[in-house]
Amino acid sequence: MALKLFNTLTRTIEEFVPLDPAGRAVGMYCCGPTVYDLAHIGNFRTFIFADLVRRYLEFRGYAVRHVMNVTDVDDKIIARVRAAGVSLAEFTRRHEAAFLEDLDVLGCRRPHHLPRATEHIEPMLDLIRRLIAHGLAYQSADGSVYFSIQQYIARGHRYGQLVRIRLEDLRAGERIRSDEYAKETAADFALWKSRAPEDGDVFWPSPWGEGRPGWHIECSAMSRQLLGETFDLHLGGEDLAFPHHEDEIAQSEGAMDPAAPRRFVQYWLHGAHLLVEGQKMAKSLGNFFTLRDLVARGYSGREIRYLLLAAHYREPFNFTFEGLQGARAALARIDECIGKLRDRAASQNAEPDPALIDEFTRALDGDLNASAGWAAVFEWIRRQNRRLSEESISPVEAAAGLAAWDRIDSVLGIGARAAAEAPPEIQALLAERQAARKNRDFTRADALRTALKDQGWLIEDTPAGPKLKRK
RNA sequence: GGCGGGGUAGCCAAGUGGUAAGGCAGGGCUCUGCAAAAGCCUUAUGCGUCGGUUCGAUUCCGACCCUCGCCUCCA
Repeated sequence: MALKLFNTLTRTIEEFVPLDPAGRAVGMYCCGPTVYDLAHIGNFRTFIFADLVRRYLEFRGYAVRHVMNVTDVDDKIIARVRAAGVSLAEFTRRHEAAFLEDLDVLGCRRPHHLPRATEHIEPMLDLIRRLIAHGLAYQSADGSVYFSIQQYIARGHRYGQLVRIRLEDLRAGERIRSDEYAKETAADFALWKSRAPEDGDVFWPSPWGEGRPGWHIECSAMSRQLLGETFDLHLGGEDLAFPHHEDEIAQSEGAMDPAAPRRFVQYWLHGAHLLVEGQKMAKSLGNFFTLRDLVARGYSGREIRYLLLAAHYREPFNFTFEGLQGARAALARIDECIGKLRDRAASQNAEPDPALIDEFTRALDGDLNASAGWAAVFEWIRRQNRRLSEESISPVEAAAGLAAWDRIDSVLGIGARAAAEAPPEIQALLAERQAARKNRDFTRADALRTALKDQGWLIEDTPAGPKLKRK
């Protein structure tokens, strides 16, 4: 069995083979946030997808080096900084911190490296120098430096590897921006933007005058620095495939030694977008949600994570509040079963039961089919429940099941909530109710049940006696 | 206009040239003093429409309808 992934570069599902001759180390880059505002749940679908890829590779035994850039300089940021009257660093650090907190809430493992664009100006300048030396970039009259797609193609490179496009088909000129006047060809893109008055104090010196980097260059420069000239995996949302990722390829492959060309990235993975109630998320439609909006409505990070992980990453997914409710119920079912297994296993330890792990692995090996993975989980839950209710499961078997679940959950990352321990006064009320029931004083027993409920504790009368559960 | 995804039960969502995973909701049952909770069982002759290929298609091909996205900052 081997992991297979859909590679946007070839539009086929390919077996994943890392560049590392030892077959162990994996370099993975995911385009991160532009830190000008809170990220929304659509953004987080992509980052949870990246987390799934990383966790699954680790589950499969690979040593992953996970890099996610933080774009902390761009047009929107500069506009916000000016409006807020704070420094660029102050503004972007605040939003970066909020983003990382949100990642934590969603149970995402933090990337090993979170390089900031503003701290990698020098590697970017270096890359631009190389491109100019290779004749692939030019400085325009206004001082900005552009990448020349014509020259790139003339030197035998292919532009349009990720998206089948013909340059003539691009709707050039539909929206002409002031800083694009100086380009030779509409599809050329900025590597270095010359300083403009509205940039305020956001600029850096360069061999081509003061200015700031273009957007695409940061990913090429930082991935090169942290992962090398060529690496295994590059992920992002599907909207980034063109032009952003295409331009990254152009810059990175164009900067390589022409005598020793290599493929910049081996596997490109793109996550599909999130719809909300069947529509694109837009502030004007009132269906625009940040993670914090959902948390404020009482939903937990793991519920949101579960929901966003429920569908296959390459399919558009429809986010609904009904779906979130469903996530809550589904997770409760998992928690319930895991809790019972824990009770049964007591302090036993055992090797993981391979049945669940095998089924789950088969599912995820197929281009990360998380839906099929969940199906394996729930079928296993049903089997466990059946045996628990028959009381035909031994402590060792329960422990083996738990060990298997822990392995699976290292990928899913939802944990399993431990049942809360009730305080003594609550336990006392429960004992009182039991006494009343024994005396067949059901009026009193029911009153105590209601009292407990009002204090947030539900009673579950099981054949083994009553249990308390936090509401 | 160019390019690329989707349309599967009340809702969400996998999947396959051989007769439809899973979750939620619904229904039945077990347990219970009654409930609740929990658990078990159950729920699409059908996979946008119309043609075609085939012994057989939801799965392949063609046309059409609807829908989403990219081509411009965008997860």
